[in-house]
Amino acid sequence: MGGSKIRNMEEFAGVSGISRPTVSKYFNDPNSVRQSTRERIEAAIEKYDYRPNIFAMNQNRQLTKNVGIVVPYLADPFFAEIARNLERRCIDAGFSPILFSSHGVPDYETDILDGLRSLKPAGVLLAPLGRSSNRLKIEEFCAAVPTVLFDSNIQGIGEAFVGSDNFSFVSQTVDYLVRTGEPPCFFEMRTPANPNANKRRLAYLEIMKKAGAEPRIVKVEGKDWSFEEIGRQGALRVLEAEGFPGNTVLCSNDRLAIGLLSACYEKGIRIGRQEGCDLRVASMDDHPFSRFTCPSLTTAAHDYDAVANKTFSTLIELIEAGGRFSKRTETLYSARLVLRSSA
Amino acid sequence: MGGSKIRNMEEFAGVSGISRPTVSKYFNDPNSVRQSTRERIEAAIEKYDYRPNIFAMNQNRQLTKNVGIVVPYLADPFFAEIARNLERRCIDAGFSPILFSSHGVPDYETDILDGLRSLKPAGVLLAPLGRSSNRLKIEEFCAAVPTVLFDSNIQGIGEAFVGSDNFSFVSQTVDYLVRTGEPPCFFEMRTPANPNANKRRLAYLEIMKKAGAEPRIVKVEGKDWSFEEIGRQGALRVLEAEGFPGNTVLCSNDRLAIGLLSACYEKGIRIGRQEGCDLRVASMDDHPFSRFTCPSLTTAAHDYDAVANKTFSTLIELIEAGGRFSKRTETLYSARLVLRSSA
DNA sequence: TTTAAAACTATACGCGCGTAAAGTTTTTCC
DNA sequence: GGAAAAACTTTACGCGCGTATAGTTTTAAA
Repeated sequence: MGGSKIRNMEEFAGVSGISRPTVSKYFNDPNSVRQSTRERIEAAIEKYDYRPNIFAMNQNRQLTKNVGIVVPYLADPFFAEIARNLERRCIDAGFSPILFSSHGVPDYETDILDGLRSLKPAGVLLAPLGRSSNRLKIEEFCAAVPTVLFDSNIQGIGEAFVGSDNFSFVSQTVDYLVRTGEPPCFFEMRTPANPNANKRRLAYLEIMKKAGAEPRIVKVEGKDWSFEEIGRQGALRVLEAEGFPGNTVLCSNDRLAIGLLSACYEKGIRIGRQEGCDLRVASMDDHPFSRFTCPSLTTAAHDYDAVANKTFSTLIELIEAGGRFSKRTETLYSARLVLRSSA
Repeated sequence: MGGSKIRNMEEFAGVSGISRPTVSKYFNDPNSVRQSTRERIEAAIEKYDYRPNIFAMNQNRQLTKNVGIVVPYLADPFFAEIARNLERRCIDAGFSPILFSSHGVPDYETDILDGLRSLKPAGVLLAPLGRSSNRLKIEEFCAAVPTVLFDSNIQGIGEAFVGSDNFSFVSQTVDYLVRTGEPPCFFEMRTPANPNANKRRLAYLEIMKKAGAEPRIVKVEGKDWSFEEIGRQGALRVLEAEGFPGNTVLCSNDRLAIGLLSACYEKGIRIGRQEGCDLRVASMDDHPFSRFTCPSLTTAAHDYDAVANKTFSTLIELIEAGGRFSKRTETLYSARLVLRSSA
């Protein structure tokens, strides 16, 4: 409030009574100066509202305090939530998060990575598009910038991966469905964009085999990120033709399920586990909207917090280790079954 | 591909056969140099994969090519979509968009604006939180940085506002409902975070008065951004008590409506305009998920494209005008009625 | 062809800060 | 109290680029 117009660190050092190199040291790490000096500097910051010039700061640092956060599709509330978690953790740890969305387009993804390099980030948290990603470009990027992959794994790329254990998602839902009724068929896209979808299909096949039940996969067309619409159109087509095999459906993810539920409602198919229902529907992800579907969706929940925490702490370790791990690590979190009304 | 390790603009100027000041000029505006020089420079860029250091560039420019995009709540797909539109337009126009979400927290909003100032952005596109925003801080910010407000208007702040004409949203939905059935009651939060909600209530009162019908407002509790949950809990309470007045409900926004529909489903209330239904429900916003509710939601749609286009073009004009307009302008777009099954 | 305007080159300085080196003061610890 | 260690000050240079100036070349117009 009081004073004003501090033009640079030189002037600020003057009014705060501390030498410029020490002030500089403070801004790079407040803990690196004596407590008493820190207090004097912080008092002066308060008084003169001074902030160092970001551009000048970052120009001469080989590594900035920037952290890139890249998600495949921000209009999906699932990723918006994860991004929010990660953002906050970055800020609390003194980093500057910069958020990007690939919007489902591989070219955007590589453009983002290109742009990110010139920001000299201390590290990057990347949830790649998956199948459609330009593997080479991402590999190149990860070789140049300390990167932790999350949500979507790409074998061998990045210093570490943090995500969910797809097998547990499928096993928990299938087990529950079998225990309380019939084994489910599996509802998914023919060419899923996300590698998790493939893992889930394989898990389904394996688990059904173990249970001695015959796996039945219902594939629907569509290959962009409008999953609800794809699920809806696909389900309508199925319902207008032969219908679902059996009375139980496990969807590959909640967004497809939302579309499926919408189609079923339109066609008068009653969903649920109670008496008088035609179909049980379960799914995976615990999408923020899945508790508001009609009926509310039985699903397998990600451990949001654990994934966000681990992703971030792994990046911090990576940065402190100088940007390289001796061995690439993969951390997977199990699903938590969420029982609602749809199955 | 070919060459390599160009360290700075000096070296790049050397290999491209153009003087450094001209190269610098090119990077600040490719059209400011002769066509032939431009081609030579661009050939060299291609060949040596050179990019100027962002930090050094921005340090000495009084104005950068950065554009801040600030939305109140990114986990709301509505804002995610708008942000996506705006982002793309920025990139296509040669700007660097930087996306921020206030996550519904006023303190985050002011923090974001604080941080944004040090990025020396050419301009900012700001959708404020609304009622809960720190008016003073935003005013201060807008006085310092060329800012166009969108979605949520704050009287007198920012150089321009672009948004939707709330009156038309209400009038179109109410007119339709009255024309095809009964006048609706109005379902909203008691203390809505967003100023649009207030405008919609006022519009409802006025339009009902004109129609000679008695306005009936149903208010529900809750004050954060978890609108679906608020709508759901509120509707459950209403249904467990006296029920809705009349057989028609107009929700203040789609997210509340999603919660309401979920509550109705649970309580066995049949929604729709057909024979045998108990309640008609309409809403406003055309939220990306509103076509997948059960039943699909009759709503009033924003003109996404028009709002994004106008918001962005206004900012461009503002920047070209030197950051100030002689008069603050407000542009409002009318709603487009979207008839679905819920009413 | 002449001529002025436009675009370029060469040179130079400054931006705000990181950071190194050498010397000085303060703190810590026995 | 005296030592070393820690933290500080002073001085100085460099980062990569914006940008101003003056002089030269190219282009477009007459």
